[in-house]
Amino acid sequence: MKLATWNVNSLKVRLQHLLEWLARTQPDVVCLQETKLEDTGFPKREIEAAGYAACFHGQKTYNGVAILSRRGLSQVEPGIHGYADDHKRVLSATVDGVRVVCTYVPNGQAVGTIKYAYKLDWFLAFERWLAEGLAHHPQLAVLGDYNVAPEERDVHNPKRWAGQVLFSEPERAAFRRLLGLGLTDAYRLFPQAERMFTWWDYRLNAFQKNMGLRIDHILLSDALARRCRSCSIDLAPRALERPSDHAPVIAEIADE
DNA sequence: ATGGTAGAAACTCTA
Repeated sequence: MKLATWNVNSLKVRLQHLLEWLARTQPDVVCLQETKLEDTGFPKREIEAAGYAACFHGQKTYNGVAILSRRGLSQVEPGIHGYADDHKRVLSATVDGVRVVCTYVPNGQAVGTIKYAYKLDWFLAFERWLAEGLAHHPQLAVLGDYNVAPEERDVHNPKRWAGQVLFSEPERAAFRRLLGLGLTDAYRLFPQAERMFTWWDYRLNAFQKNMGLRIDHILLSDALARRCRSCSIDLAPRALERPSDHAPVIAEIADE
């Protein structure tokens, strides 16, 4: 089973990129973030014509998540149980016995702001809820835009980014607590090239200069990590005209 | 040195 995550930064704008990428890459499950679409405006017809069932949890202008699957979808659940949040950031569904969680972690804006405090509070709720999720679903995959670069090698210039939002120590500690629940960063299961990232600012030609951060991740429970055969970042969509500022991440899980 | 771009929506906020 091929699992993928991609922050598309507006599904309306990126629909053609997505459809072409689905046809070329042939993933089984895709988690999308920043769809920026209300559910009534979701391009269900186009996605279904490409061979994918879809569930979605969106809102106007900001946030919005969706899960696409060509192996069916069941037990769809929006949000973090017990955590009231106006932002549509989490969606879960089961595909072939795998519990898939699609997440769009708050950006946090800047250290010390209200949005940063919300990010850390949100992480606490997410962590608590994932601990329960792991207890109920041994085969759990948590894919999305975490808005955290875990390590220095995940940042193009760790000195400049030290203490900044997306790389501050409290955010990295929150990310490590997720790993502490029994989740594994699929990307680090395998040898990877140096200076590989998933997000590059639109400004200052950041992508051309590879001034990026690795903030999009696929976390796998032990049972799934054992079956994981590869994990890679697909840089091609980021190089297209009018791209998302994020690249997709793909993990292959061996069928049982 | 505090820019710069992109998206959505509506002359600003978020990333």
